[in-house]
Amino acid sequence: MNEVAKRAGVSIATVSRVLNNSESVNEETRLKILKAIKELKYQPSRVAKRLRSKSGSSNLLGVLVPDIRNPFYVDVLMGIEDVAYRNNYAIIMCNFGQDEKKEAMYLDILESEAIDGLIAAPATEYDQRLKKMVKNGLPVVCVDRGLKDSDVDLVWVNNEAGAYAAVDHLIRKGYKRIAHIGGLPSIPSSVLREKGYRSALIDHQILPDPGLIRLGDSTYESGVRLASELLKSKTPPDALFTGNNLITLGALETIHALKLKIPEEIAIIGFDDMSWANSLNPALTAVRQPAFEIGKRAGELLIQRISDPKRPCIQMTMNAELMIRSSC
Amino acid sequence: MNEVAKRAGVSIATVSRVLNNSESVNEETRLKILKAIKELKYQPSRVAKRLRSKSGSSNLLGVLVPDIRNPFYVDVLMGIEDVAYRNNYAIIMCNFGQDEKKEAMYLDILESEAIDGLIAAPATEYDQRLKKMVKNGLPVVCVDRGLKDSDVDLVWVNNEAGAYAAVDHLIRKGYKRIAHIGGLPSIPSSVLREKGYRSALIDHQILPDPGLIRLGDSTYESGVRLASELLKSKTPPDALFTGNNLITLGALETIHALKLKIPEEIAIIGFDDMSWANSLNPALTAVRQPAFEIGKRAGELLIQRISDPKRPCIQMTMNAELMIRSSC
DNA sequence: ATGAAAGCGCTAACAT
DNA sequence: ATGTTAGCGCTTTCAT
Repeated sequence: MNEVAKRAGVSIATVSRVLNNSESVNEETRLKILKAIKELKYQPSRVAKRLRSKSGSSNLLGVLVPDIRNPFYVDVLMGIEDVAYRNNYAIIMCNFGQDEKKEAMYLDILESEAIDGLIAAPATEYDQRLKKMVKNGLPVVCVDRGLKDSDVDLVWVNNEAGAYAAVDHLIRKGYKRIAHIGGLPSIPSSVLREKGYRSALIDHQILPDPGLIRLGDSTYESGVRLASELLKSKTPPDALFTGNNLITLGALETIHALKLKIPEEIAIIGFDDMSWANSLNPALTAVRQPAFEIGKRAGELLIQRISDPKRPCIQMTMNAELMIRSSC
Repeated sequence: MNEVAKRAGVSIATVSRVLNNSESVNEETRLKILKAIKELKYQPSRVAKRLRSKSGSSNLLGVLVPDIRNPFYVDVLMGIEDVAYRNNYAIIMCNFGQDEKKEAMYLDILESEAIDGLIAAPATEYDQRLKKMVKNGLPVVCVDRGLKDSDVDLVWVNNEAGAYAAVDHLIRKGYKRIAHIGGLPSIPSSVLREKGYRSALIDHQILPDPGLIRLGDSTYESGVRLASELLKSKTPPDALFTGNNLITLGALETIHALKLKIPEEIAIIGFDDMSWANSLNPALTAVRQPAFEIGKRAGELLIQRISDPKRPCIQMTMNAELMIRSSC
């Protein structure tokens, strides 16, 4: 920057001004400076800028997700990245593997990096560390999972309605013994989805059978294991409603290993669609969250909030759509 | 930091010293400072540190990947993240979607962020922008794809041998008309995999049939489309060797849409395994790249290189293992 | 319209 | 063993 100033015969202050195309700068000197910048291939240091101007212009965002292996989150990430890139924001990726300790450490790092804002799917609704950061003024928008009693935007889907639609569909198709493999109860969406499952049953005068409900830890392995328990029992279900992407895939592994026919011997609907649902055999019926859109909206909300920190909080609930294909 | 110094009754220099646990600091004052840090919940600014000490200790890494939707890259990313996290490095994620312009802009950002090092799967082997950064002294390790005439470490698999093994297996199983759906010829691994495919055919006295080789753009859609062209032709193949994860999934969609039986009517082996290969029906036979391991090794090499910039370059070629399951 | 200078939070000589 | 101080590259008053 010094060199640019020298070459253009001005002070660094003026260079800074044209860089932030702010205030009044003589068109002539502006051109001179621009030329010098080109010639020297000068690139401003985002680090120095960040250090200087405490907030709102450091062009750095944090993204905190529980499991990047879950295709849902990679699509959300893609949505975020799309708007971040367009707005010249870089992204620090924090994958905490649903480990609260790791999450806390990442939050420390993010704070220490002086990010402008954060998009997070927190481990729980009661995340103290995160709530404190919000209170301290960090712009945060949550995706997929909210943050109780905190001033944050939230973009998610109607989990309960989505689950309800899936189970309702199963019932109307004539399935009687519909099992549910859920995720960690500490994750809000797990609870909501189970609730939708129960409501649908009850609305059809079916008493939820505790033996048909298994809660795991939201992983692929839990899907494999719990589906196996369910399907090998004396009174196995005739349909499965699985609580997320990874669980669905795990359950599918078990179903195929047991050589069960879908949907004749066992129907299955998963929460979370996958872009390659048609590559499964049979094509998977699933509750689709508009993941890319969720990420995109979250990104937009965050950028808004950064420039206007006191705008009231918004909760965007998107529709979870049942994509009926062949697995039920 | 100022406050910590005040509270502990020392100068900020001493605080800095215990923070970097360097040099000789009186144990007594050390304890005092540590106590003050605890009490004030002081967290050092990584930004200021980065600004100050030009290189090697900013604790920031860049990761540049072509397509985060490809499960292979997310596993690589997990491997990188694993070692980065352990070493207190944050990661700036750059997903360039095989778009060279976007890649160049991300490289600009990374440079401007003063990263300590970069792990990249560059768009092409001839990436000028990246080569310049290497020349300028940025520690870089490449994954999956190399960088011609440049001083970088490289971690990848033996693509040609992996492809060869897959096609060889197909031939031994008795398949006669083995088609190949490849990826972008500008990507080195695409070329290498096609080469392996051809070698295997030739070694078995089969003349590669140009009509059975289709090159796309490495996407899911290309898999759908090219598989459709191949399978609907007058003289369709009896086996498919697909060039990457996404292509495989796309081809699978077409196969199922056409209600072709695997492997009786059409066998398929994909390059790139997936953690849920068993969830496909039938379970997919695939050439497995140890993706997590690749990421981990790359991360380790990068950290080494950061602390010792002149250590000679290493090329780590891992084995691509044929995972025989039921699709051929 | 432009320049001078202070300072963001830290590290690394150099002094003591 | 510890303190003083000069920057790192930028933004932003305050002068001019």
